[in-house]
Amino acid sequence: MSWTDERVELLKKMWGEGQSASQIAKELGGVTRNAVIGKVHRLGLSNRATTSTKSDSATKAEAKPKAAPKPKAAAKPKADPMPEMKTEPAVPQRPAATPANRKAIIPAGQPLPPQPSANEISPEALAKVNEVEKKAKKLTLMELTERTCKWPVGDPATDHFWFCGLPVQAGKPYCEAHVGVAFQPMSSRRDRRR
DNA sequence: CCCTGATTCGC
DNA sequence: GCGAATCAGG
Repeated sequence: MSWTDERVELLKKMWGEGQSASQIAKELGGVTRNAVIGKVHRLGLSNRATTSTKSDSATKAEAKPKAAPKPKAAAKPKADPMPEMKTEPAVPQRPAATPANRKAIIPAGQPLPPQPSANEISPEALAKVNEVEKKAKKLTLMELTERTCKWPVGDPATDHFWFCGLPVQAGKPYCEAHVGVAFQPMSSRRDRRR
């Protein structure tokens, strides 16, 4: 496949929308994410980092004696303690039983942990969660790994309980759908009219 | 291990 | 110009 105007246009559009290179590649078809990234760079899009305040001069053009093939074991002089600001524009929300599950609980056990607020989560996000729970792998606690969604479903005191278990993404503890309900944008937290 | 983008360099 | 291989990170 070649980079026709149409394909480039779609590339620009999707990249502008924040789509990942792999998503764009999948959409375009016939190209890999590497191809997409390479094209993005050639087009001059891309960088949204590296102190964009500067316009010219040495950005990172340091001496790079990398003419020779790289031995697998290379020294890594880690000398760049950049203070990392972590401004998460979302308020963590502890997992709560979904309405569908609410009826099944209240077994004969200890009082359940307070459900802070049976929240007003985006209806869409909730719907997505309900969908995804059907496809959940229903893992037990012991089956959870670093890359399985740890969202609990049901009530631990009943047999109706499992962990989502779907693949997590990017270091988060949950799958995409559950991240959606766990981290709500601040904007959607405001008063629900009255 | 999954994913992300960034860079290099032979083609 | 292209993109696989590689690098670097979450």
